[in-house]
Amino acid sequence: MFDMKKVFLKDIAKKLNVSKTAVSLVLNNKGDENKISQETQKKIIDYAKKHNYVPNQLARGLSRGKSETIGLIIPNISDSFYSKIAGYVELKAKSLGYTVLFSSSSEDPKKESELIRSMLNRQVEGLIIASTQQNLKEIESLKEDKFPFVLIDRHYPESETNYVIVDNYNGSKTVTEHLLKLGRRKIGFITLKPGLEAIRQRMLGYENALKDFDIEFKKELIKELSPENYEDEIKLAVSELIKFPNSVDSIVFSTHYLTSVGLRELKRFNVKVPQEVAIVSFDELSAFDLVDPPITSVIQPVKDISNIAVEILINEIEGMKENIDNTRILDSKLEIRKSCGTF
Amino acid sequence: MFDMKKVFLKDIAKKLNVSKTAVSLVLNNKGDENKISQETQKKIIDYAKKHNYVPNQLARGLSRGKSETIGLIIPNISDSFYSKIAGYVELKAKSLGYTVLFSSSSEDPKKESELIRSMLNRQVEGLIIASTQQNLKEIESLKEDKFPFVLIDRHYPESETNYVIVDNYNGSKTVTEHLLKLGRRKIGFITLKPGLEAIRQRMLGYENALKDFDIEFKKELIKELSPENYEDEIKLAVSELIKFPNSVDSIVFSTHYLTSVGLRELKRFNVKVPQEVAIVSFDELSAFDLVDPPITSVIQPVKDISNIAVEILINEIEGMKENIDNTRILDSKLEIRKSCGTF
DNA sequence: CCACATAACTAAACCGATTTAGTTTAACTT
DNA sequence: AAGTTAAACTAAATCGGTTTAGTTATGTGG
Repeated sequence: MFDMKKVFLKDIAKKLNVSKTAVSLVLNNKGDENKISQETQKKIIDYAKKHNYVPNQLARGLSRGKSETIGLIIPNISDSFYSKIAGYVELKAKSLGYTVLFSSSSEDPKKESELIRSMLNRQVEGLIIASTQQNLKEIESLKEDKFPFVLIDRHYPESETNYVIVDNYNGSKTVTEHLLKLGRRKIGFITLKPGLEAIRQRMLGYENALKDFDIEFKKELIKELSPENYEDEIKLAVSELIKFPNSVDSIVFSTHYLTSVGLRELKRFNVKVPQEVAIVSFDELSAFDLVDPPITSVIQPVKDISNIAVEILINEIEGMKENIDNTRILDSKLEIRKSCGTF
Repeated sequence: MFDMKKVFLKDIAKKLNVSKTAVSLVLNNKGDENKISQETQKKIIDYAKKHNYVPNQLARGLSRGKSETIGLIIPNISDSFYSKIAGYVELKAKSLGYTVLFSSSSEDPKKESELIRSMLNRQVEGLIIASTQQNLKEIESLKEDKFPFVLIDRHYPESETNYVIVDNYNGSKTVTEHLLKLGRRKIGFITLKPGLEAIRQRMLGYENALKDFDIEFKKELIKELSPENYEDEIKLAVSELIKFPNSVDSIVFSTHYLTSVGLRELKRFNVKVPQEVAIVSFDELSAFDLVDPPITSVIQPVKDISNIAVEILINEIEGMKENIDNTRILDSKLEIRKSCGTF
């Protein structure tokens, strides 16, 4: 049970007949270096413990200009990919003594820019951002101010910043090649409208895999959906791909939730997966191995992305103690399951 | 583009030759009631906008004793159920002018109690807690202090508090009855060790459904797994249930992630679902309709839980303007799919 | 025995807002 | 012309800590 009646520094000082300074120093482990006697230190520590003193973070933050808090801005906390990131970031940050403030931008650049402001205002000491990639100015502004931040998942290729991303190009190329090796030749690609560099890279990987196999790249086989309305648009996209003249024998989905709705559509059209149309997915959902059929996926190292991002960030916040490589492109892993037509 | 060079109240006051008071009042929309002339108000507002002034929330929070922030404590942000809750809570809170501070307790009561303290210390104005249910003292303490909070998903039946939960008993009873109506008679129940009231209610629903059908309740058909080690324990649990002398013809899983791993095990044993063993799940994962077979699930109204919790909380924070019913038990929805052996 | 160092403290400024309790000036009564 | 009132402001305290620049008392060396 803890005592909710708040005890303040002042109260401790008064009760023990010492100064606020002494109390503050001791409770911040600066007693020794400031030559506070062991006796006094013990007195203070004991009293604080007994009365369950915990400093007011607002006051501390205000006076220190610090907050021991980092901000995490992601497009959507309900997306399992980002919620996993959030979980790992929180864990790692906590282990290093930082609290995490999350917020979702809902893929809206304006909201994202507001969030950045709002977080700065709450005195976060650094930011991890999975950006909408339409806020270059804000990012540049952060850079100019030497404010610590790390981009994850999505970065601005035109700007030199810290980032931790996955090798989208090779992930996509590899999975497309896998389909090609299995004999598929008419490969569709369903993706979000490529505002995002990551998506662009995935498209490029797909295209170059085709090129390497001397297969003509056909624009009609690429379907770009808008993020706001993909659940509707997927219907048309899938139906166009499976019908003449396209009649694809396989589809690459550029992200997990497109795979879900896409597979749902294929089933509705009674398309046999993978016999008639093989499918593969970039990213996965936790049940993709149970789905009918289990879905071949390019899996991102979510935990590594999170841990490395936090490490880079806090290293920078705390003044570059170690010389960490601050731009990282991690490998993804191809998990082969039945949806691409093999065992 | 926004100006990162920070502008403070002081700066505005100095530049415009007015007092900090005037600036503060005007920017907080208290200019009129404090008879600041329209002229001066305009001057201040224009300057603030132009220089992109945003108040330091720490300072504001400190001086007001408020923070316009609420805390959300959940067991695990990576769990899709809770990440959805987090998403909706954030949305709703934002629409009412509040920021949300999340944190995960990892199902650890000690961590949870620390989080409560830490959040109070960050001056959150209220809490939404999906509790480990082993912190009754803290909860009572919050109550005593009249600190606003709402329990969600899990509540303390022995303590009178605000809460928003789902009718676990009836949800579970309904889904079990559904199996019984389809002719299943040996129904296994795989669950977490019932430290949680919600889980206990689900168990009770299962038991009473059996009773209503005059079926003997057998302890051997209930498998309780520990939260830390369920991925291993599920193997033994499933194998014991499907073998003689149990040989169940169906299994109720008390929560979504048990369903995932359970189904995986059943598949590994080459058990035909639903022909040999039908399964149903409490809660669902987003791909449960794509799984082989699609899984019959009791679906919780996540959005309602979140919205109502935020409403109750903020209503209380802002002084009980409306007289809202502050203990709510919501209905779940039975989504029938193929895993229970019907169409 | 005086100068100086050191140990053990503390007063007060400060962080950036909010807010209470005024003050000043002009206008209006009577 | 004195008294009252209202409009338009502001000085200073306050929130709860941190930190700088001291002070005081004791001990040591020459």
